[in-house]
Amino acid sequence: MPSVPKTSQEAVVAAARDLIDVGGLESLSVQAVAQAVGVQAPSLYKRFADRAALIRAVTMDLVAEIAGQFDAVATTGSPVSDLRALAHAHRQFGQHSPHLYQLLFRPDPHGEVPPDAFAPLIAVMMDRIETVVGKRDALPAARLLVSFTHGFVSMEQAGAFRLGGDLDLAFRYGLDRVLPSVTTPTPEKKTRRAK
Amino acid sequence: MPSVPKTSQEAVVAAARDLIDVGGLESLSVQAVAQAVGVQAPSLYKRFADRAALIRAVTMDLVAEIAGQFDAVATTGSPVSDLRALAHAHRQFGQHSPHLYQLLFRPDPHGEVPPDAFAPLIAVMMDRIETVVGKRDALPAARLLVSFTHGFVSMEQAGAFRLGGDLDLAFRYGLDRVLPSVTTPTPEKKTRRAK
DNA sequence: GTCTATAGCTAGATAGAC
DNA sequence: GTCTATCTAGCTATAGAC
Repeated sequence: MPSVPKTSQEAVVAAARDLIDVGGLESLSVQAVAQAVGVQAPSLYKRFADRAALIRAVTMDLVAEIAGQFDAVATTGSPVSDLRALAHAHRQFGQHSPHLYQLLFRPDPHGEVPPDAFAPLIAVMMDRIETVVGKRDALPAARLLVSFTHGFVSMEQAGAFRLGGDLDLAFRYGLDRVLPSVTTPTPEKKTRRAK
Repeated sequence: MPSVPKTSQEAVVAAARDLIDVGGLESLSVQAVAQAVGVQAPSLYKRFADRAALIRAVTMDLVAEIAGQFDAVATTGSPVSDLRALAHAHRQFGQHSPHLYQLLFRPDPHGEVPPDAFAPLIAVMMDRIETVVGKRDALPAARLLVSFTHGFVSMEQAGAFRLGGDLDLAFRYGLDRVLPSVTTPTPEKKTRRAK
């Protein structure tokens, strides 16, 4: 009976994740994963239906890990500095693992990843921001903060900041302006008309 | 002499751009471009050194066009509303042509696109923002505004706004907070210490 | 500048033996 | 669950005739 397992689900996912980490999603091939875990490519189809299933598994593994890290980071005592800490952790993740970062923010036209896969990550953010701005404005406020942070990280990765200068400073400059504007309740002109 | 041109540089670039527009960068193959212009693949190597050169040509074509559009849009009379108009044009471009948008913001690890290829686009932005915030804070201010806008567009494309709600509203909410904070000179606590 | 022919590579996925 | 063998398909790029 030569059907002794030479690898495991976890090892396959870890190998797939490493491949993406190093070379990006396009370097994730079933063959490369098989080689990494010491198995022939067709064997992997007994564990994962296809390449998309592999990507799905890596994504969910990653979300769980990042959500845990972010939750731990956002415990400074002050809700506002929790948000600042979240933004910095977000950027550090993007700097440290650009390809894994891109995996999480990639368009998913075929709906390969289940809709609630990101729920743990979203929960961390929404929890903190609701204690700061209240439930009413939480959604747009979170979207402002995360859009800025993701946009900055994405442009940093793309090399889109082409005029030089200090990027750490620019990131703090942005946060120093976004955080207060998010913290402050909705200004009069939007809800009450003409003061 | 059967060496009568069956296509042209411009037609090839246009075909390549259309392919990217429809199917993203990964669907740009030399073969597909050749087929689109009614020629065999090897013929294209007389006009473009390789696939990267094709991408380069599309990128520069696109930058020139977008820079022109943005410059025309940002002529409202008021510099601040010029910035608002730029942000909305930016988002509309992302919504209308997600794949071309991604071409411009994609990481370019091999430096396939020359460093100054984006200069026209950057110039439009920096021109407007300098008249609003002055030369001193122009760089970080522009980075805040563009990071927010790009981040929002990127997340919108990725389907990363997973909690529903009105995205048009969220975008305006963000702009309504980013623009004033960018317009206002540097707050005291950063430059002068302790008021 | 076009073509045919081809080299050389990589990929995803399936069939069927053990 | 593993393997070998195979199918199908795509791709970049070059050589050399016309």
